[in-house]
Amino acid sequence: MRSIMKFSKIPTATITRLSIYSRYLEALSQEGVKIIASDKLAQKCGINPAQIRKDLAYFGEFGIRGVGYFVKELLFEIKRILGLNKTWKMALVGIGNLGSALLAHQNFIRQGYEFVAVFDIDPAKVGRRVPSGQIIHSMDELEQVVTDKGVEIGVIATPAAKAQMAALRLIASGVKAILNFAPIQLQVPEGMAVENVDFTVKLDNLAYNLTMAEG
Amino acid sequence: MRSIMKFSKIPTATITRLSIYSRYLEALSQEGVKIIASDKLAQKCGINPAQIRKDLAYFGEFGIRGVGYFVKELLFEIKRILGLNKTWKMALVGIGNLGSALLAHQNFIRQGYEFVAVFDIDPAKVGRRVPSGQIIHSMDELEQVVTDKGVEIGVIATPAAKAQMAALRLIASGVKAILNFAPIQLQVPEGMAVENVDFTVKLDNLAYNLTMAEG
DNA sequence: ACTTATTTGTGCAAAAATCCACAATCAGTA
DNA sequence: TACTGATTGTGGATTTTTGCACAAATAAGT
Repeated sequence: MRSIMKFSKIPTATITRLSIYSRYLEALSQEGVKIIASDKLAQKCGINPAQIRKDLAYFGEFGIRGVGYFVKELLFEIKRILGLNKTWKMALVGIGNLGSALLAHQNFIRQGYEFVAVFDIDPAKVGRRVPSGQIIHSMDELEQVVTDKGVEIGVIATPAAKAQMAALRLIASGVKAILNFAPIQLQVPEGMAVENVDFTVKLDNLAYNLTMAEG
Repeated sequence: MRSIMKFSKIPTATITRLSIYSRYLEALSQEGVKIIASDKLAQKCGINPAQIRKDLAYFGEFGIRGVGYFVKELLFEIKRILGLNKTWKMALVGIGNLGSALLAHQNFIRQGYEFVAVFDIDPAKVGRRVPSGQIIHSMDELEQVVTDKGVEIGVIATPAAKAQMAALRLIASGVKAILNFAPIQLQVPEGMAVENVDFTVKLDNLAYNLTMAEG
């Protein structure tokens, strides 16, 4: 009942904000803070407090009027909503500088994600073990390994020219979501979830802001 | 003020899309394509064609009815709008895995951005030269170097715990825009331009989508 | 039990963003 | 010159998102 009905109408922005809330709640939890009000959380996140309450209202009532939210409880609920009450299996394609950085960051990724397979096209890298322990597979093995290990999320850290092909092969192997670091708009079938992480676009935004501010 | 007034009404999403258009126009230009229609460009970018035309309409009339847009001309105009007709000076704080990856990517960053200074807190790294040539400065030198070199954009690639301090020191040294890779919402004075690059948030979005899709 | 001080949850209005539909315009051709 | 086919530029309707403002609810104090 809770699932299908209203959920397609929930803004992407809401989900993004939930993720940000969860990050702060995690910090608060570790600091030992028991209760937080939407005003306080809003200030920390740079968001309107009503927005926070409305975001949460899509999914239920988690607060106590006159008091606020129990930090641990709200964190648990948000994680449940986001689907972080399990560990998602990821595959990484492209072990260049960026890919290596991602693997190194792996320990810092909040609980909920795990690289279960890594791939590179460079024969010199294939067979070697990355610092986080995984053995680098050849691209030839992609379909096999991704299928066998039940990879759910594909992470593309290849050059732009190789990204589309990597995406198609991941999708053909059963991956349903892709995190794309290559500076290109992937062409994927309807219903595939794709998120782009693209700092050149962000830089352009900054350049525009600076230009406007001066001129 | 008049130009700010006029331009401040332009959606951030529009600027982001302009950046994406410019990327494709660049590719088209290199392929030798002379003319492109909004329909074609829209398809490539996964965007509504009317949206493209409206985005451009904020800044002028760049197309020819019945024909389309001259690729090189439109690219030039968009770059001018974004402020990419100059080279922006950037400073990088934090030369860990991610920072190193960014420096290595430097050659791939589209013309318009340059790291003129890099900093790290680790004494073992200070004084060493990164592969792209810059010498790693101590954090003690940050204010001095950033000011002297006229850095315009600060790039933060430190752990979350060090990011806020790095931001404040960059700002105090005259930086007007920050590209933040640390998973934290920076608290900055009014009017500062901050863009966050945060793949954990994107991952959470994917996890949510997958969870919803399954029910 | 009643009052007070809070803070949530939410109806609704305002603002923003998107997209449709078509008039306006242009190149090519007869 | 007039006609045809194509594509832009844009008014305005539609959809989406945001945020105000207040009723509803709660804890604590008297």
